Amino acid sequence: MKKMNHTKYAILGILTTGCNTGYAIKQLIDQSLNHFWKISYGQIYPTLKKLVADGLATVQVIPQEGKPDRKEYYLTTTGKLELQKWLQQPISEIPVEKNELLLKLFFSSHQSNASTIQHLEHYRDKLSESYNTYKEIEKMITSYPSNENDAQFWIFTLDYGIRTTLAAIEWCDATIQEIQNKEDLNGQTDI
Amino acid sequence: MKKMNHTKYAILGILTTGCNTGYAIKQLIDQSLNHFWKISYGQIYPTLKKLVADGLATVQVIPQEGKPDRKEYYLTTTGKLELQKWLQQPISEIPVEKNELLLKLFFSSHQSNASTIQHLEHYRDKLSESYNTYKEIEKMITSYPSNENDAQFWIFTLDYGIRTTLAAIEWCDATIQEIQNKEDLNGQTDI
DNA sequence: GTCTGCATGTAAGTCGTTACATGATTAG
DNA sequence: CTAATCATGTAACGACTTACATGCAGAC
Repeated sequence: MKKMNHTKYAILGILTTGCNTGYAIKQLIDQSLNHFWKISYGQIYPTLKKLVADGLATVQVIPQEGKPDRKEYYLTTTGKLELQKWLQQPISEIPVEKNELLLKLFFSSHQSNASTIQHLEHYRDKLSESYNTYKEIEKMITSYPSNENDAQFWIFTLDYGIRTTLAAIEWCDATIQEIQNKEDLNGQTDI
Repeated sequence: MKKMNHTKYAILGILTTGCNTGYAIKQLIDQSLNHFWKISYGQIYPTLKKLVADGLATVQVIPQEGKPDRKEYYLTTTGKLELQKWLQQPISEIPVEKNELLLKLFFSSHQSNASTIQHLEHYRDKLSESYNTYKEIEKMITSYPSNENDAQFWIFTLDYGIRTTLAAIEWCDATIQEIQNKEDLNGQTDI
């Protein structure tokens, strides 16, 4: 079984949204796809080059003063078809994120409860931050509907982040509680 | 900023649970850490070798008939300290999982609603499967408490999976509903 | 004056998977 | 007779990040 490389399609898709340069693609990903997709310039520029080589996109070099030439990329008909073909293919697997907090929690019998709780609290704070960011982005998209067709789907993906993040925050609180309850119980029996 | 490699610590931690061979480590990960950590033999065996080279573990070769020599690994005192040191280090980042479904959803204006809904339903089914698996593992751990100290923390990590998966399932249902509502509305105005 | 934004790109290195090789035993 | 389980390991490849190189414009 061979593994599909979705990065190519991520870029193919973004080229339909009005982001036409490598720099703009990076920006859009960092702003709007941030919670489920990341990418670095080290991938973007070579991939764009390859899209052109494969006939999925064309380049238009726009000379600029004081800056490197701006290269605008546009999908060809083949490129659009390739994107649609990929969109229709079924999703292979639910992703497994490597989660450092859960890994540490898994081995937390080798650590003090105080330390474990600290990790959980720290994690909850980070999740809250993410939650707030999602809410702000959501507000931005709803108030400035640049492209109505896309906007709705963008909100959907954000909503995924919001719901799962909320669930994770609740889990943090519940877990902290349980560890503290156990601690109190041990304290009583020790006396 | 350098990136930490947590795989080493995952193995270090598992060696404290009574899994002493590369094979057993792989099994434990596939069964119990499956929803937040994956690892292949191509990583396990070289890492075990390196642990010994670095003085964090020792090997004991047990000859077997008809099978390759069984190599049992045990943590040294240095190894245990290394694990504890890592446990106390704060978590760097909340992980970002690349999510193929969300990526496709993000670009779903280039696809029929029927196709999008199919993806969502498929995803929901996969999530339900995961949910059931988590519940079964939870039952197993609670009914056969092999190691009470560890068991509690293992349940916590499972609970994380259960809660976030449930939230994701609810999101699937809600999103499918919204797409269908929109579709119905368009249908009416078209007539 | 220094930092951020714009804008491109490459090379080296890390991390991780997949495919292969070996081979006996046991269950279906 | 075939598949799974036990059990080890490596080589090649792929995906991705980080660090580097370049350089102007405008804000503070």
